[in-house]
Formats: sequence, C-alpha cells, structure tokens
Amino acid sequence: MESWNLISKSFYQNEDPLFLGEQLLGCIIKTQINNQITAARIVELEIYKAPEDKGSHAFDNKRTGRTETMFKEGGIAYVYLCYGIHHMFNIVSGPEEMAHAILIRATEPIDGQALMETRRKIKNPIPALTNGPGKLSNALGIRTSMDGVKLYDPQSPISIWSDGQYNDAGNIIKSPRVGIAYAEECAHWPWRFYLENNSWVSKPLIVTYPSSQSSK
DNA sequence: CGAATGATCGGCT
DNA sequence: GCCGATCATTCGA
Repeated sequence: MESWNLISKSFYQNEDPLFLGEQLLGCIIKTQINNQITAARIVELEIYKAPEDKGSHAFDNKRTGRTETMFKEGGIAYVYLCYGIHHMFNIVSGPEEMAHAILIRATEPIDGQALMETRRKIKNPIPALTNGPGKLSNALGIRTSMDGVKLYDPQSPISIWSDGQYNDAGNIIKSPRVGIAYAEECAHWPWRFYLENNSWVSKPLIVTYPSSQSSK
C-alpha cells in the first residue's frame, strides 16, 4: 500500500515461466474480500511449464474444463481444488494458448494477520499459518470461485504487487518440486524456488522419487 | 519425533 | 470409481 506497485498485465506475458518465477518471488499477494484486506509476500513457488511438463495438469496441451484457465492470457488466477479440501492458487503466465502456471507454495504474512489466523483457526502466530499451498489460500481467503480473476486489476479480489524488496535473485534456492513423484523425468527438475533462510518456506517434504536421483 | 490415516470433492478413465 | 501440485490429527516407538 505505502509504496507498492501493481504488477502490470504485460509482465505476465513473458514466455519464460522460469524467469517469471524468479521475478515473482518476494512480490506481494493482496486479497480484498467483503472489504477485508490481507496481504502476504511470496517466499516459495513452483513452475508448471506446459506442454512438456508431466507434472502439469496441462501436460501435452491437454484441454479440459479445469485446465482451460491455464490456456488463457497471462495475468489471471488458476485456482483448483486438491484432495477435495485445498484451494490451490496459481498464476497463469505467457501468451494465450501457452498453458504455463506458477503455483504459490508459501507466503509470509504482511497485513491482516489476525484475520488470517481467524480463517485458519490458529491461535498463535506460527509459520503454519501460511507455509503451504492449501494453508495460504485458506489464510488469504482464496477459493476456486476466484478462478480466472485478473491479478493486474487493483479491484480484483486477488492482486499482485511489488514493494521493491527481495529483487536480488541471488538468494533464491532451486530444488525439485513437491508431490509429483509420478511425473517421471520431470519429477526432479529444479522448478521449486524459495527464498534462502526464510522461516515461512514450507516444510521440505521428503518425496520418494523413482529410484534414480541420487548419484547418476 | 515419524508413520499412518481420514477428510472430502471435482475431474477424469 | 479412483485419485490427487494437501493438511491436521492420531498412534506408536
């Protein structure tokens, strides 16, 4: 709010989602729902690069009712339900017909922390508030009904801003993504980005990959 | 601690 | 019918 700059629509049209992922780390997600405002800084995300990425819902440019959102112009939200409970928030990027998406995995609260704690039914200010994709959506009030909203419109329920912090890409750690062991050779691509030494990053879950990762 | 499990539902075979 | 880009809770060592 103080000196935040709204991320422009053109920014999201970049054809390299890996580059965009680096730029989006440190940016701020703001939600305004029924005049209630919360904001949180992106500290961890994952790139899903269609069509070659077997971890993506849009692998091989597969179009379904659900994935259709990802084929639209960059700069909108892709929100889907996972395990029947969790609302997963992604940023669609690239031009129309390029189904790239960037999953936000963890955030650091900036504004409206008390409201986030109420939504999450959490008593104490602990990292569990927003250190996972399902957790942060719950805390920020993001739901599947917001699928397709414009992130570059300040009136949207979800918008993304920059305040100039964390612009230095030097402190970004890159590692394999979480929860996609089924994605064969794509499973170990280092497309999970997070800020080094940030205490709000999600727990580095131990994922069992098809036995071929350690020393080959 | 870690491992196992239940929750809960839309999308897809 | 089955299963997932997950999480909170329980159970056992």
